[in-house]
Amino acid sequence: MTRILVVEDEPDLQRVLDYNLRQGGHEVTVTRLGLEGVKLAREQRPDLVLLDLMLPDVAGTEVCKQLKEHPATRGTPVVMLTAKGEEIDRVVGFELGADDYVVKPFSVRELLLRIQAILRRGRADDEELEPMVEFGRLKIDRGAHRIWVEGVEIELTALEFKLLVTLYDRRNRVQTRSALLDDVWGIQADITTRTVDTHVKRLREKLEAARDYVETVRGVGYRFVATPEEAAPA
Amino acid sequence: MTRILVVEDEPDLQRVLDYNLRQGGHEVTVTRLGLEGVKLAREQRPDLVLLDLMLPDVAGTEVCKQLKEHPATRGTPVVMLTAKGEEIDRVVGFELGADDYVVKPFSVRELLLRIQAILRRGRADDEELEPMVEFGRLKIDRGAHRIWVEGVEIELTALEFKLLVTLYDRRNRVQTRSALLDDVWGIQADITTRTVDTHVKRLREKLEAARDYVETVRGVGYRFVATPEEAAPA
DNA sequence: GGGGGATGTCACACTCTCGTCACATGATCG
DNA sequence: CGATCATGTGACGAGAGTGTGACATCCCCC
Repeated sequence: MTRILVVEDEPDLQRVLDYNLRQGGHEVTVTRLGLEGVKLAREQRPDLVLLDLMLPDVAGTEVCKQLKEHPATRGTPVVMLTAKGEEIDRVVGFELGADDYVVKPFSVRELLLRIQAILRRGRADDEELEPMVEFGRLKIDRGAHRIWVEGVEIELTALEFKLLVTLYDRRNRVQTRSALLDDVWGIQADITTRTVDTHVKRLREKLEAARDYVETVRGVGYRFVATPEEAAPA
Repeated sequence: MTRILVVEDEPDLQRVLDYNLRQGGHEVTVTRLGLEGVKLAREQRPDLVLLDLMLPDVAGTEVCKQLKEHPATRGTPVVMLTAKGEEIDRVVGFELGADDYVVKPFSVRELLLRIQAILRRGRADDEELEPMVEFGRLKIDRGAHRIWVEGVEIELTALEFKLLVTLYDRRNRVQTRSALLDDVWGIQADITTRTVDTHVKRLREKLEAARDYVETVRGVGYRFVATPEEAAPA
């Protein structure tokens, strides 16, 4: 049984999330106020916090910061709900340390799936599986937003990190540029698909020795591949 | 070209949706009755169903449930249209399995964005159903866009891959050149049917040991056969 | 207010793909 | 056995798809 705290002021969304998370076997607490959220989080120690960026009383960023500052709630994963154009970079970046974010408008079903994924990771944490993913010469710490290539830490921007993780999560499957735009930039980003190319290029530059993990599939999109040089058939 | 089934009884909304979806390049079928919608969905296999929660004959939730129960329509994404205060909670998420919902009154632009996003993702889900196909000496990974012949990976262009998969999906049935043009190249084929020959040739070249899977049926077209060696002459 | 990093966009070069043609080969039928 | 049509093959040029560097803009931090 996992406990989830939802900090969200839209009644419709409140109901949908509440109902479905309960249906999924979680214990749910809902509040519409940020400060109340911080207080509840400290008292109840939920396993995950769903946090709207835009709240009636205080900014979601502030809530997130307070959660990450207080020892009781520091380890709790936070998923932010953001509108387009809001300060996504700060949210996911090192400053606030949210574990994931979803850009509004989003598919509710997708959000629920994502929450489950994060909770799975969390549980794995308790055992001995990895919140830290190691993959050949690449190591990813999703929580801390850090990566290493052959043991050397590489600094990525928030976008680059999100792009890498998105590719990694669907590894061995081609991702079209539009699919990447949806997942990384959000569904209502009116952005050229060429932008993806540019960021892939920047990502590869920084990955250096691990650049071959990101493969181009001409005419289709990009693919994160398990074994760059040696195409190992199962 | 994607097909969208609209189940909606308000004439005004019908018109707006029909117009805008067509404008967005979709093929649209409209019905005002839920049961009719279920029937149409099974017959036409649309790529997405837009479903009003409040219908004259049966509840939208019931329609949704039936769609998700029947194997022919289980994989089809459903977007629910609801009024504020209607039982949104049960609709989305995992109980009824609708992929997303929109609350009336909604912005058409937002609805279109959601539909596009779901369609992009929906295709990916289809691939997930059977990601890896093994067939004699041939192995196809649709999700990754990769194939192996006797364990060795073969690089195909996007077109060649699509041609192979199309032939495979209709295996043991002859495909005329124009049928292949429609399925692989798209409806707007101002292309010589001879082009098919050339690409079949290129495909065979790359398939090497597996080249005999693609059979020529003289005077008709091509066929992907199960058992290359025993091509029984009539 | 200035500096610097992050991000989106554009233009250009280059590679590869793909459609088409011309010709070779092979099959079918009288 | 030859005529004729269907298919296989190779070559070529146009065009699309992609990588790359440069630039403008925005925002944060000092």
